[in-house]
Amino acid sequence: MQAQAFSTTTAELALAGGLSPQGASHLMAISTLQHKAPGETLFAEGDEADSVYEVVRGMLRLYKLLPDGRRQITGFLAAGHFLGLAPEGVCVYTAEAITEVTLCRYKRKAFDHLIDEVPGFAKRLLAVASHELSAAQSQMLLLGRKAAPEKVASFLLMMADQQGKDGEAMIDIPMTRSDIGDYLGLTIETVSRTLTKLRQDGLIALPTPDRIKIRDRDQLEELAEGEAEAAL
Amino acid sequence: MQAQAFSTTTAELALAGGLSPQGASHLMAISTLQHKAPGETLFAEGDEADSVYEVVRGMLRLYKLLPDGRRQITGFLAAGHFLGLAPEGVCVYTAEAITEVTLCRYKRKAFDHLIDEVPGFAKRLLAVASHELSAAQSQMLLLGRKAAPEKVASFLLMMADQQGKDGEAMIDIPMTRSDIGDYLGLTIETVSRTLTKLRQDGLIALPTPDRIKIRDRDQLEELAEGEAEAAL
DNA sequence: CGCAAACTTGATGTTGCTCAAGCTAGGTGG
DNA sequence: CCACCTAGCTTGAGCAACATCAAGTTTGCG
Repeated sequence: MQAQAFSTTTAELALAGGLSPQGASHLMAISTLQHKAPGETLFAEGDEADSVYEVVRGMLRLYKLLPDGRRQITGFLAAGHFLGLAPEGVCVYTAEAITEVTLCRYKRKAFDHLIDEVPGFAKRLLAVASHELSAAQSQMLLLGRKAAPEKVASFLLMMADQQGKDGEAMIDIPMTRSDIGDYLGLTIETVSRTLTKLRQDGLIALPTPDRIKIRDRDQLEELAEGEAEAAL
Repeated sequence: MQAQAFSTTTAELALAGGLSPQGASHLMAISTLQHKAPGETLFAEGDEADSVYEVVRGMLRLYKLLPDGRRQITGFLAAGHFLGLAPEGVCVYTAEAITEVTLCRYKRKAFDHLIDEVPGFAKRLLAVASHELSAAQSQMLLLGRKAAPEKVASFLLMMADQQGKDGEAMIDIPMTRSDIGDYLGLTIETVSRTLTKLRQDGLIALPTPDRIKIRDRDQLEELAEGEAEAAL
């Protein structure tokens, strides 16, 4: 059962998908599965970057800190995402488990070798990196120019997308209000108040703090794009 | 926010540097030089991404807009940087010339072909993309968690780095206060007031609006990293 | 010389932060 | 089984940082 679980998981790795059978098997050869409990650190900002990871199950937070403790979460990573492609051999952010997390770990050196050996592999990674860059730019727009309700609405829609929900759907929120605040450049109080307001206005429902139901996706989308007329 | 400029000695183009002579010549074969006057648009958000560019001379601004006109500048690009590696064939930001700009343009299709053909090319692009991603994450920290004086100090140091100035140096500021504000998530008035305050405190001098002299780099660095005790 | 664009400065306003309670739910031990 | 404890969440009151609105100033250019 364990062996079966292993092979199934590995075959589902996004990284392996789209590669030749040989390429995929090379990749598997240098991979090991890892597990982290909530709150555990994968690596910290400034650590030597000796591994590349892919999230198999669960959710991570990536963040940077200022010396006085102010934190900016740069992303929440769900299954299928990579991390550790550090430019200069040094991690530029900290990675921590939010939920129970399963990871596929590749040794950096072997991984680098594969980039040269396996046709199409570098191109694939380039596409992934470009996509992340684009997401980072959208996040800059959010952080620099959106108001609190627009930020929260954007976050909720992002979570819905990530979970493949597209109508009026129930979303799981595995992270705390503190995580959400540090992702959106807000305080926990502002996040909480804004969610309350969205509930009062009928855009969402909040059965529990970690489950949110989207009740009016159209209005939420308008709000997220800054097209809402007033109020809030 | 970008990788520091590559030196563009023999081959003139950063992209060609580090490649085999054959690779470099292939690259040259598909490139054309372009020129833009200040304020001209290279491409706009939503355009089809049919070209990849490298900045040869001058400075560009990249930005995203909200429907109501709010603008977030995601980066200022100086010589040696690329743009146009769009993930889905659609530009995700607008690119405009700030100064007179000279560019090297590569047709997308030919460029993609080279990625497969020239050894080490994809890896090189991957390194560039990783570096930009890292810069984007630093900018998120700035936008989400730094106060106005910290943002402005960070910007000044970034400009100094970009121009290779490392002591107390005179910096050229080719962009307007409006550009700076839209890059830092501030208004022009706040940028102006903050610069005035930095001048009053002796950290900088402002001989003209577009030239700034760094007078106390240490304090500026402390400020940029949020380590300054108080005041401002 | 006059105009326009960019910048600076001042007065006032608002958003979101800080500080301060209370509330809720899940986990633990009696 | 229940009472307690704690971490996380919500709510309220007051405040500060930055935005907005409104003049003025400077500079480059026709």
